[in-house]
Amino acid sequence: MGRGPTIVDVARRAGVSKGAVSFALNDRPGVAPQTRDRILAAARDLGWQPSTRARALSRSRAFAVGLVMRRAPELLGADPFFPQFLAGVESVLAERGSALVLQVVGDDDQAEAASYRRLAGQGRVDGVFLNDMLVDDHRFGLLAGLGLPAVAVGRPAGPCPFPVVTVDDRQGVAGTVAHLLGLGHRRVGFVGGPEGYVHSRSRRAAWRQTLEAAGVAPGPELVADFTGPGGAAATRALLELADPPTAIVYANDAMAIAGMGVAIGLGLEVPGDLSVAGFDDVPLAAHVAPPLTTVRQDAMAWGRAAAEVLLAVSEGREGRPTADVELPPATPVFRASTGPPRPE
Amino acid sequence: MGRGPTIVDVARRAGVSKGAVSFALNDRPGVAPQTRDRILAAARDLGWQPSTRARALSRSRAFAVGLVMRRAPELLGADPFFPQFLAGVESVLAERGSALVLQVVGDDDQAEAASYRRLAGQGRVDGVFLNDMLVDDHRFGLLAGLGLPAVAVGRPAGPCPFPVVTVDDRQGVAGTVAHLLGLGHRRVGFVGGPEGYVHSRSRRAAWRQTLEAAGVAPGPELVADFTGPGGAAATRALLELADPPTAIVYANDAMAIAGMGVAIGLGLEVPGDLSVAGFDDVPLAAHVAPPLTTVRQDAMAWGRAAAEVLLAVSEGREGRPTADVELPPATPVFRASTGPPRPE
DNA sequence: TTTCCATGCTAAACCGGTTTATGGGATGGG
DNA sequence: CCCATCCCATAAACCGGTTTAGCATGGAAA
Repeated sequence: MGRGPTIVDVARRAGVSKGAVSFALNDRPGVAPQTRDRILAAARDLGWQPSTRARALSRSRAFAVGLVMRRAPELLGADPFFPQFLAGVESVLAERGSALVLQVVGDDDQAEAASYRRLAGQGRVDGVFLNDMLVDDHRFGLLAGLGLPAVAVGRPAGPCPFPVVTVDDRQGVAGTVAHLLGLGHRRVGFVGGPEGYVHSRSRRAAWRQTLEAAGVAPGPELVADFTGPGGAAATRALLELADPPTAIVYANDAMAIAGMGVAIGLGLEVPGDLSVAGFDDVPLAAHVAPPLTTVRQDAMAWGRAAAEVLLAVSEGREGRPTADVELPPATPVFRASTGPPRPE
Repeated sequence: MGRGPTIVDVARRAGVSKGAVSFALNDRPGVAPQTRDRILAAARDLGWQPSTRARALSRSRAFAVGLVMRRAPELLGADPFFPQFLAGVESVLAERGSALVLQVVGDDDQAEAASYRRLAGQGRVDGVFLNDMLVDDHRFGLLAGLGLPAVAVGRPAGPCPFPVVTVDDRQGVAGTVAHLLGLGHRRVGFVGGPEGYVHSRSRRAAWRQTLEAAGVAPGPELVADFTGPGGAAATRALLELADPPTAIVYANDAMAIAGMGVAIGLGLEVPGDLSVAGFDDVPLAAHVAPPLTTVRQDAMAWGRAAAEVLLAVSEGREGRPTADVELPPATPVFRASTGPPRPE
């Protein structure tokens, strides 16, 4: 089984006790420089790496953090945020010696709660990321009860017992809407995400407020589910209205691209007959026809920041609360899917 | 720190030794049914879950498996395979009490090797998934040397020391090409992935062989990089040829959708002037305009099967080799992006 | 009755690190 | 010259499970 060398082998080779090896490795005072070098050399020679299993037990730390993805599997594939966020997280964890434990659960309260309970109860992780913030987030209470440190990825709707790492998505949407207004649009519709999500709310609010601030009545709006089929259905419904919008802002790119597909399928021209804007800047957004106007956020940077904060809070002294982090806001990216409306 | 109850608390409450608790929990013989019930009741009352940290140390097992994603971060986001595969993996791991440790490294040999060395050396995982099989895969030797069990996700090019879980992607591509031939195409081009990948090769071989078997000369082909920009550039190049293809088969959907965008941007009609086919059936494929003909593979099933095999090989007796698994082949999905060529 | 064995449980060793209590040798001050 | 201090290093306890060796007990076989 564990065929690798252990700390005892290193100690023997360096002619010291295993305690000394431990001290040298974690460079604590109380080891003569010369001895320390000898120990490190022995460790290098043997190719020894301390067993995370043993360290985890004796230090009462997991040296790992968790991410529970609650998402229907088919939705997972469409979301570009997730993998990029992970990449950012990993870049920080790797250099700090922590690992990422990933759980994927379906869209199910029970399964999600059980997942957190396992992670905490079995001591698998030192903390967790809370993504996809909900308007009334039941996870806060659960995690607080479990005593599991966490970081909120995104602005919580209410008071939150954990540090928060946010990116303002409203400015991006506002910029897009302002752009459409500047092009001359006066009927700007909106296709949002499910009401339960905080980011669904904030993107919709940004759309509405920008229009109202400009003295333009908000166009028709619908709630969809962030998926292609959902966006397509919503688009069809909006275009069938007696007074259809000349532009539609979507809460994500998947719905926007599908919506564009519907419009084109109906023989409309984009952006001639309908301007379309998304959110996320998925890798394909720049390459569909026409290229999609959208909003870009730096998911990797978000992941890095969240990981920093989570490590701090899970290692840190209980007393000193970790400060929240506000990252640069998401910015609009204007492409050919938005243009002036056809003069009536 | 570890504020939860321990096995000693359970033992005390049930009035037995901690050995007895361990026996009862892992239902081993040698515990009277009545005693067993008493122990389990005590555990339930206290809400005790055995510490994975302690179990990992004493059993010399990590109760976790690893997945090292070697991928440029921006490419990660575009790949629908990855999250769906993860969902499948997780569904199996969760019920077997294992966790998934995810590492993300850039496209860098050194970083990748270091990642595997850490996972193995620190005893973080009991085995790893090997995805994106390479034509000459240096990971085989590395992992064999580390003594780390593994499962190959996809058909290796040469002899492989690990069990293999495959999905035949050639039939899907062959079906697509046959479909194009049936529609009357005689100049069918191909945009492939980097040569190093086995699946790049096999998809290209399927394209070529299907054409040759039908007595049609393979159309022009190019190597791209699986990204949207790469696919767009290759498409532009193919369309600028003196005798451009009437149909292009792409090795994935990202390149196909971007290629379609280029064609439409040039004023061509799809499929009138150019038929386009992809591979993967990303969630958006059905919703772009026109909907994309592609090849679907069941990534979740693949993940499930790979996880089953990996757990078997990492738990299993050394002697008995685990059998390879061949999943149902990928199947073509015909949509509106392919149609008869314009008569000359 | 004695022998034998199966059953049910306990005590203790063990996994491989970390950490605390302790000991020994050199140093320095009085 | 002796004792108080450091400085280094060691032995042993500890983290929380698993596993082995061994000890009662009771019933069946001889």
